[in-house]
Amino acid sequence: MSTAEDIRRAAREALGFDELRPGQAEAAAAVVGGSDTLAVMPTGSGKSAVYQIAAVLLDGPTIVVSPLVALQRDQVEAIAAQRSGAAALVNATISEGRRREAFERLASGDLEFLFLAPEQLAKEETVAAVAAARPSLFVVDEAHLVSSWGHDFRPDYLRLGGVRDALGGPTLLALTATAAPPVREDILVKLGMRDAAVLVRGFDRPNIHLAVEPHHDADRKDAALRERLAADPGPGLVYVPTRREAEEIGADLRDAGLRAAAYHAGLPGKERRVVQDAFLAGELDVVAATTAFGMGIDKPDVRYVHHAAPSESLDAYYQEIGRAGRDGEPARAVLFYRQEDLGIRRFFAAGGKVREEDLAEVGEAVADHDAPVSEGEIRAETGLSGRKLTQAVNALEEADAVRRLPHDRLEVVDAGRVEEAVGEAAHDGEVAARIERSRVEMMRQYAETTDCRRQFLLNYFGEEYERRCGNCDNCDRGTTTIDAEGPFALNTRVRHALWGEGLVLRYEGATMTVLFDEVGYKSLSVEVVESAGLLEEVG
DNA sequence: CGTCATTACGTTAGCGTAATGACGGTGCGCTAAT
Repeated sequence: MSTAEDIRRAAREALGFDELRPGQAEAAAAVVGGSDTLAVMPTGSGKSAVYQIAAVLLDGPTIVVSPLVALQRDQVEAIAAQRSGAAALVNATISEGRRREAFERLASGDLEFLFLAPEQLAKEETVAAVAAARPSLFVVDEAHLVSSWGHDFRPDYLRLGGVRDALGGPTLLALTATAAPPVREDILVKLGMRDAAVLVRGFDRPNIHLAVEPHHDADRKDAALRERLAADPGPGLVYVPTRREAEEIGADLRDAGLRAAAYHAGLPGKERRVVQDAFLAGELDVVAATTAFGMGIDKPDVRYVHHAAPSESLDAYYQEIGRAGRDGEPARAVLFYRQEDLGIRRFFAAGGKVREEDLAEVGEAVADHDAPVSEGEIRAETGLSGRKLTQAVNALEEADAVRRLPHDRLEVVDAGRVEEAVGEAAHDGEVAARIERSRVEMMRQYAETTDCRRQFLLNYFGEEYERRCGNCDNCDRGTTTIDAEGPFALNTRVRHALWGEGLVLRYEGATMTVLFDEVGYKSLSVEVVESAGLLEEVG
């Protein structure tokens, strides 16, 4: 019997789906065929169906790594409503007894799905308990977080590739709703995915009207934003860069008579739940939120997602505005833009950067010990702050200079090449910081382009889209151009003498955008590229 | 990198401007007190 037929039947019988959406069947088929798979599909397109179908067709349980405990609960409940198998979750709030019970059920084959946060899999005994059940499928949900959170915020994301090996090498399925080419590459590398099938489906959200409102004066921008929010019938979201601004806008809109609330990670857990539930229930017109709000929010009738300031990248921006108009009805996304607001993004983009002397100091301090040494001791010896030390250790670990052992102990991988590895770690950090900065730069270009914004976004994600969308402010104004062409086809790999290899993403007027592996996004003059032969195609 | 609050200064009494420094986002798991 063919896999395609198996997949259709599994979808019908286990999930009750008559039809699969684009990409679901292909991704499931790749996984069932034993191929590591990266599936990039918009939220609401049924990403979880991919692993549920595959789980039915594969012997052995499915382990799902999911970033938020609240999200795990929703996922387990959703599965309970279907017939694809029993599901459980293990996290810090689960008692020892129930935890043991979950692993016993997993080992006995009674459990098809186990949901965990990456931190759980940092513990050896947990990995051993999971490995004993011989899982057939290892799923990393919200996989772009490997790239954006792994460096210093939640470093356990970076160890998931090793965890997969420790679990006996089950097939790895990475899922995300947004990922520009460098993020995809980062996911594949960091998770150690080999010969992976990469499926990208359905990025365009044609019903969302895209617009940017440029401002010079901060007070005027604030006033314009508030006017807009007061006049725009919701429900809607407005993303703000700081907790303080979330509170201020929330309060101002309440004063203006709206049902408005603020949401950020500094609020008590109970209040966060109340706001989220009220928004989902349609009891709020607008929520003013930091990036803390949104993951797992699947409300179909959000009519707008506005931004008080640019996001850290177009990946983040697109993810956020993608929460509008899931029902397919018209929705709006307005970015209230001041150049100065990019400052905080540049600050955060440079945030993970570690100084080379700190790397060297930590590397040498660990190497000076003959036996594994605790992080606390290294902290005392180097005098570095906890955060700086963690960042340095993570960077050294990524460069394979230092190894983390159980019980929070460190040792050098190869005492003879500590210096070399420190150099590598510093170089890796510089490359990462350069690319981060260039991602902020792309956010700026999106905000300042006079060309079709949808084309800009889709090109950024590596999709060819050579027409005017007719549903953005620039198309409305008629400033968009069409048929921008240049010497290389889109998505051609090219080489630059100084910047190395890269990918041709876009032509706009007289300039072209190339994404270089080591220096990030760069804009070049098409004329100069052509006359000076700056780029050559890579065979 | 930009904003905001605080402090310092200079000129001449209550106040304006300039310099300085702190701060800014995302969550897991764990522990202790209730």
